[in-house]
Amino acid sequence: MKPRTRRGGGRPTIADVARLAGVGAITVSRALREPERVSESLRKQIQQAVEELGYLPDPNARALASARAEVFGVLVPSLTNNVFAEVVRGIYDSLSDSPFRVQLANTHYSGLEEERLLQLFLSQRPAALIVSGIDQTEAARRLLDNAGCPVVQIMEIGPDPVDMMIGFSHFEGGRVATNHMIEAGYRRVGFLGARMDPRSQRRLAGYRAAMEAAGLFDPRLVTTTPVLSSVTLGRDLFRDALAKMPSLDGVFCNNDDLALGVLFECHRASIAVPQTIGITGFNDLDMMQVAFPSVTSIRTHRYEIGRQAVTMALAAIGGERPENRIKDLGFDLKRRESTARPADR
Amino acid sequence: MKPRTRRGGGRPTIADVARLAGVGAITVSRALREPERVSESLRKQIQQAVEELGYLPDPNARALASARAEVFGVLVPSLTNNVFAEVVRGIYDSLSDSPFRVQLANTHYSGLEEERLLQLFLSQRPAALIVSGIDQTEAARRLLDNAGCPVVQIMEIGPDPVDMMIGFSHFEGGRVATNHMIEAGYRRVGFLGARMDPRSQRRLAGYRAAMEAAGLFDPRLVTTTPVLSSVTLGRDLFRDALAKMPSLDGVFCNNDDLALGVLFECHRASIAVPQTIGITGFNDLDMMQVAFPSVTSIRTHRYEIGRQAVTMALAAIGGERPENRIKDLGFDLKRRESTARPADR
DNA sequence: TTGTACGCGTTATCAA
DNA sequence: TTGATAACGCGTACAA
Repeated sequence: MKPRTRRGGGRPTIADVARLAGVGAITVSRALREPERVSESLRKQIQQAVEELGYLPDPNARALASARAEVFGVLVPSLTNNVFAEVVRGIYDSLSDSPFRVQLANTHYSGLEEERLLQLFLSQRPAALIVSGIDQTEAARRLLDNAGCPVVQIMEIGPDPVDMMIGFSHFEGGRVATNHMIEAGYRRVGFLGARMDPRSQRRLAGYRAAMEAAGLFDPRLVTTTPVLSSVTLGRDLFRDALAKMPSLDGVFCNNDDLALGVLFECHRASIAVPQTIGITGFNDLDMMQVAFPSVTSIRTHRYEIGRQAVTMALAAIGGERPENRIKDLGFDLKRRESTARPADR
Repeated sequence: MKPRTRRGGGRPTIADVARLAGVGAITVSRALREPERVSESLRKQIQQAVEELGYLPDPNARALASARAEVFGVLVPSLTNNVFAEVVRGIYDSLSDSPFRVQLANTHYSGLEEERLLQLFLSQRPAALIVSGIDQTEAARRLLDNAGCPVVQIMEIGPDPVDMMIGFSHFEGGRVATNHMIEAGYRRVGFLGARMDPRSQRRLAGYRAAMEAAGLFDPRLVTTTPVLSSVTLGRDLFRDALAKMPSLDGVFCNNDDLALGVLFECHRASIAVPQTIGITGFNDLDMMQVAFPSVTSIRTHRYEIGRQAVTMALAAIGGERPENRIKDLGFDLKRRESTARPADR
């Protein structure tokens, strides 16, 4: 019972290359992965044979034989949220010239989905794992602890990393944004929050800390919803907040989408910004500096987070174990017209 | 020379399941892939053994043995552009309950990158391929023709599909948007375009056709740039257009980002919208209907395009060959305040 | 309906 | 530095 046709469809294999180059298959394999361990002359012959045949290694066979896939597993809570879209772009860009592929999945802000996907990913023995946030479920945490590969938690930092972390403090972001509004002269500053995932909660905590420190906190100033964030929602939340507390003189928005909704509603209702209402957003989307009036926001470095998460993982794969497993990329407060309240008011 | 340790790290394999269930390995394999071809009793035993061991099939071994990976290759020109982010989300959502994984890559609007990535993808023998647009390079086109799997071209439709297509006519979109402005009473309607990829070019062609049909076309009305689109750029292009042609009374923007930039600039410069300048965008982002004034736009069904692209590919994988290989999902003109010019002007 | 033998393309191991 | 051999875990082909 001899093999009839090659099942693979006739693509050149490593054996073909080896034959053409007049060497053993394993030498071809080595020449491709660890060129320095193969003599110069053979390396050249092999290189030529590879090009002549247009040989491409089969990633599946490679993964099977080495029990390790050249894959980065990436878990994010949303694909359309611009913040995560940019993180993902950073990851892809950093990996495009490496042999590693990206395996991306959307957890839809669900810990259980994250767990399920993690299990799925792990079945491929990824080279590294990048997960969002620090609030994994217990089961997910266990999976990560035993992943057997570098793990990077992104977007946030906290005291107890699985392995490595890169991000910034959302609590501090909320505190700084709120303090800025207080310093700018606003007193009845509301908090507008959508979806209220863990990072939103921490921004809210930062807001509350700042307000309490100034003796200005009032629970009626806080308006939140579990609904997904959108510009439309920003408008609605703002209306609710205003109805609840007509003396509101500013809002710190959980993110820029909401802030934009507030801005548009102010235009529509002829509410003067920043005179009557001050607005601060979060993330600093491109458009915030072009808006009229331009909108104060907290600039976060999400593309860079994606890039450096990859850098850290790559280093760990290479055997380096950095002293500093937690990287705080911080954020920048961008002061703009929407909180530039005239002093003489 | 007996096998010492399992290289794989001790995960249960199909053989372990077979042993525990007291059947042959191939029966386990079948029970998992074609349950109807295995007797009820064995199926139950196997199912139990699978759960007891926590067995998960190794996708790499599976791909190697079957010469076909359970992977959808997806090529998009941008990850952060909201339009493609939603397409991608639709694809992921539709595939999340299937055995198929997604292999996503970013072509950065480059035909050459697309070619390179296509080659990379093909080396994995994907189950299907989803590519953006219809303007592949010749080499890419050849690769697609010989892909040996269903291919879906998305976002656009055209006369000569590789295999299947789903999208809409960008030319018609441009034409309808422009006609609407003409009918609303605008005469010196400018075109603002960024990046000018093939789809943007076709929208421009649609704009031109509409303007020429009305005897209103003037090349000086067209302002474009190869630069990536952004809200900031919308403002800048608008300023340029106005400087070039102060009598401008409307703009059709290649996309909503630009339209928003125009809107903000009008606020800043105290230009009345829609009285002095009318604005129409493209894609109809959520925020367009909340903006003040709300902005007329062409609503495109990108999430649905992602979903249905998967549906079509899945059907083809299942052996169905639909009569209709080209699916036009169309678009909707959303008339809003930004083009509601008072009749008595 | 179920099982046996073998091959998929590559890498790990060990010897030369 | 190079090579022979044996896995890696699964599916295909064919026989029972």
